[in-house]
Amino acid sequence: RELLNDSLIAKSGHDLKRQLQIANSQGISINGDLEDLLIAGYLVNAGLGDLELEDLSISYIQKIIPSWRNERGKTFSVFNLPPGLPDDIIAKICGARLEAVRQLKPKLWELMEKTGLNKLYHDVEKPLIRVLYKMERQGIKVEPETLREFGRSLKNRQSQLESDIYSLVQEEFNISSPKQLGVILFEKLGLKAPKKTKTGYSTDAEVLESLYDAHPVIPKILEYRQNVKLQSTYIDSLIVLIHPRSGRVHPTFNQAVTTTGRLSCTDPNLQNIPVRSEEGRLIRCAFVPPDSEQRLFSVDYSQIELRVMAHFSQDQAFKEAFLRGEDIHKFTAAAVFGVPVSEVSHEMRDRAKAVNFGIIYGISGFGLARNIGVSRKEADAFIEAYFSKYPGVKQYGEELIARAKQTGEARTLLGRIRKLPELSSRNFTLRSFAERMARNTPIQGTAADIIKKAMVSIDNRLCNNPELGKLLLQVHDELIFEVRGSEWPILAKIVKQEMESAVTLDVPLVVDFKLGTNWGEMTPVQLEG
DNA sequence: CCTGACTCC
DNA sequence: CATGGGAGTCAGG
Repeated sequence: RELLNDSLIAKSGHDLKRQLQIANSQGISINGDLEDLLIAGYLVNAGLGDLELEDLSISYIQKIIPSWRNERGKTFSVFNLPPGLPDDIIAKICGARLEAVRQLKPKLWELMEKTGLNKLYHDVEKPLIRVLYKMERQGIKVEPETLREFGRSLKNRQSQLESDIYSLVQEEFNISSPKQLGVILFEKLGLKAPKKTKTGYSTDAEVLESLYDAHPVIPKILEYRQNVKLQSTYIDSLIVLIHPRSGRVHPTFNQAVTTTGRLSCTDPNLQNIPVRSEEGRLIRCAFVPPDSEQRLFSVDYSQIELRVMAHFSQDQAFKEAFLRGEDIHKFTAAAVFGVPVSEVSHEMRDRAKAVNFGIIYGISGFGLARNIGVSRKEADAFIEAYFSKYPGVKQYGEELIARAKQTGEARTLLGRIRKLPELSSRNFTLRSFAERMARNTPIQGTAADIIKKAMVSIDNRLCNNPELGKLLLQVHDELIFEVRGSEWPILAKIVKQEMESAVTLDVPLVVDFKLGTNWGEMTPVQLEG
């Protein structure tokens, strides 16, 4: 315990955030530098897939760590070994793991050094481990009764929809089975199947929306599906995850999953709680601050990915739009459609927005056409007009791919690496995927770098003064805090300062604030002056 | 255990 | 020739 507490002694291990949680549950705090092989392995090769100690050991020191397996050959996690396992076996497994840590550490640190990842590790990922640990331990309060009540109304609607659907198709079947639904729609009712999957007819939302008016059962099926999803994922499962003592859900933020450097979130995934649909948004209303004095406070980066693209591409027009504080989608629409900004219609803006996002993802005319519901030819024309207005963006995309082909990897602003060996594949599809990743990863990944760096700085500002507010969640371009309602402007100033100056780009970084008594009803707020 | 469906940025 | 990036969870099969 003394050693673990000693802040002058660095701690090496694998998945140290987990170790912090386990130690904390035993009333032990672990201080000192964290040298985490999981994070190092992730930075060295994020695309590797499994980064368990066993996997790193095979890849980097060519050693197999002994493990205990069940009858079917499945390995037990060391954190969940079967009860009654003899001590000498446990000792053998743990000893081998410790030895693997000892040998892996210099290997991985050397690889980080060689590939220029040291700074990213030390300045961002390492301090972020403790930030995420605190967020997980803090959790966010959820009102189970709000969820249950919404669940009851969903259940009623559900039975209504079921009987409507059965009577419309004159048959009872499992609406949740895409296989059975396909047979009903495309054989019994004789609707024309617009596309197929590997295993049969596709019945996804895109297909059903294209058939919206073709039969009165279609809208009911769409609503049924939305209902089932809300009920199973966002009501039933969420209630189970409320901790009985804290009244909160305590998600796990995974720092070593995504290929681009983003975080991911599980148990529950609070990065995909519904927000777009009115019904779905009701789920958010169950997420609340701990008492009536406090509020939830959200701060999100405005258009961070497009700003990153403006910076990297150095496109004059694109940069100017942000420097002048324009609405970027409106500005793009005006440029592409050749009208003044004041005459841009909603539809023009929506289409320009789709092109802006499409560009980030490595768009094709085909994909854009499908997305905004125009012909392939029209979509091609949009893209051409876009590139003629933003020639720097076009050139940047081409340069990115050329550069990535030379090095076999894509890099972000802070030097995060994604290996892309498929860039030299002779298979067109594989190569095209890699090319889109080469375009997208520097943008998505740089945005991830920026918010991670901001989280670390914010934590530094708040840690000596926890009454200012508590960071609860990160949703890719957004941070959510608990704050004493009357004091949100103090928190806002700190968070704004740290988020907007996390890095310096050639265009400004801008954040927006929202405040509310629950996560579903947040109102935009601004600092005075 | 995989697939296809839905949810998010 | 196939066709926008990154995730997680669920039910069905």
